[in-house]
Amino acid sequence: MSITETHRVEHLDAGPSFASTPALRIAVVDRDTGFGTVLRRRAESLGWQQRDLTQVPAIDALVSMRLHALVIDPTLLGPQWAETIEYLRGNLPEMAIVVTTAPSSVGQRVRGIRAGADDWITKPCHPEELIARIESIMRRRKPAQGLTREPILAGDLSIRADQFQAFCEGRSLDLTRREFELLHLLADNPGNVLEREEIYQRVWGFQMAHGDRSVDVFIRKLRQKIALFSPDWDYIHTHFGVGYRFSPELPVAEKPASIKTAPAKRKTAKAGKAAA
Amino acid sequence: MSITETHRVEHLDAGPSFASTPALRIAVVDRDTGFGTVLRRRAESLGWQQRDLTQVPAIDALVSMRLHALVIDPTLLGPQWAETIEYLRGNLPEMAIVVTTAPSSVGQRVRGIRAGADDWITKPCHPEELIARIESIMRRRKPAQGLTREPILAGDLSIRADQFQAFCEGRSLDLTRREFELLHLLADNPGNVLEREEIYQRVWGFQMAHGDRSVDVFIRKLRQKIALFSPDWDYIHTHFGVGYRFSPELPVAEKPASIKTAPAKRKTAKAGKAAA
DNA sequence: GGTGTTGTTAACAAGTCGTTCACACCTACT
DNA sequence: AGTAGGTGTGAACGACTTGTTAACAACACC
Repeated sequence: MSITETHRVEHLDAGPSFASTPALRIAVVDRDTGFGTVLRRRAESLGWQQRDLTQVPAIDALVSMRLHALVIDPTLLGPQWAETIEYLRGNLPEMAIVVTTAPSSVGQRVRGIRAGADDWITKPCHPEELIARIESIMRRRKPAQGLTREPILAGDLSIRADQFQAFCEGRSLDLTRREFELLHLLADNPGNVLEREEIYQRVWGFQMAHGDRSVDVFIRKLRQKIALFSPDWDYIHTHFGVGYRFSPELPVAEKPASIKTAPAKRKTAKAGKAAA
Repeated sequence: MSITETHRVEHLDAGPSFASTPALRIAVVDRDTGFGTVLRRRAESLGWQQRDLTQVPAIDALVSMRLHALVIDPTLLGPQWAETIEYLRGNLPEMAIVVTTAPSSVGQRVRGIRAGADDWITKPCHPEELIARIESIMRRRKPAQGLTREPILAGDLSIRADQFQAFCEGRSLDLTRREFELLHLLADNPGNVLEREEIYQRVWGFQMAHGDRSVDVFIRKLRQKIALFSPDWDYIHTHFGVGYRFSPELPVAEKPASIKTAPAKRKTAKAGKAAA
């Protein structure tokens, strides 16, 4: 079932795992309480809240219920059922309206859907299908904005996904897109060591070729640009043979006790450079 | 809290004024061309464009078709039909996917809907119902995130959604519809960088085909028209590799050559560049 | 049917950025 | 300590992105 093993670069931060619909509030309007009972069992196992009604409440009451979806049998609405649906749709444009009926004619279904129903299901109907259809309707209003674009604060930096840019005291670090994505990925997993392979796969989007040094080069560019604005912190730490770890730290004074991972003085490298 | 704003903003896509669905592009993938023929009669009378196919095209081809809806019989997709639907949904999140089959099991329907189908209709099916259901799905599409209808003041410009036009000191910039919608979108997210893909999707309503330069061309037209009336401001800023950002700024012409490109770094020492 | 407007597509020019290479330096291990 | 391989650094080339223009197609209006 491994359709895509692309680790999404998104959603790295908090979100609980299930991508399915979070928790919905629904109401079932029907004479037959049996169907409501069966549905409730499944709905509540999903964390949904269900309310069983025997008639359609007034608009004000409906509004205060803040329903995500209303499941309704139009026979309860009398001859003006279509107008009622139209009225509901007009006043609660965000709420899903799902009609469930005994076998009906094409004309009725078309009329109901045109009046504003989001779906029309013929009873008897399996609860699971009803739930799936409600989820499908709910899904339609999500996908516009997917990413969590929360600013990340680390040391003197603020990393803003909505700007594709990092800032230090309000000044832009002037990162390119790849540089930013790399920093964003690292900063989204503070304290974690990320292997080069994983970094490459999640930022570049495909598998790293053997001997590819792109990650190293970009780490260097990042360190350089960051140091221009925030030289007092160490943000990106190298783990030899493994990868890199993001963690804003104020460099400690030389301590012999400090173990290997701390790359104490790298500045000496610059000294001998002039000859070249 | 979905009920706060009762006034829905007509999504930019097309729609002149009538509440019913404007003109949709749909494709029917089926072995039985008869159904497509019957449907076409009705669809074209509504001004819809219909395309009959006997197999699912590649994603690139689908993208360039800019379909609003795809009507498909999963028996054409082979045993991996659910995965295919999932794939389509992932790559064309805005396109409606309507499945039409011979009588099916609850399990199949749930699977298909969970995989991303917006509706599952059992054949034989009346064309009118199919059309009504597609319209219903399309109706759901808009609320994603409406733009403000309040006038936006930015620099010397005032952008009025109620007039579909922008003004500078009372004079109309004479923007076309698309030009205005692009400007409106940008100006409604001041300071934020919007990716081309997102811009295209929200202004044009479709997923951007690879290599499409429409956004760039319209950005240029916008800049040109704006500069005619308000040459002292920079409104639209390019973010290389990402997209555009709206933010009225007075250019810093006074600075001789210091802060413009890359400040203070010898990076400017690029070979032939400095001479110019 | 003609005309003007609007949107799309193609092509070229000008820049920018990403990859690669070479080499210096460092770590870990024998 | 010596060595092999991993990492830091700088520069150059090439691929890609963007600006710009113009021709073309689609559409509404007269």
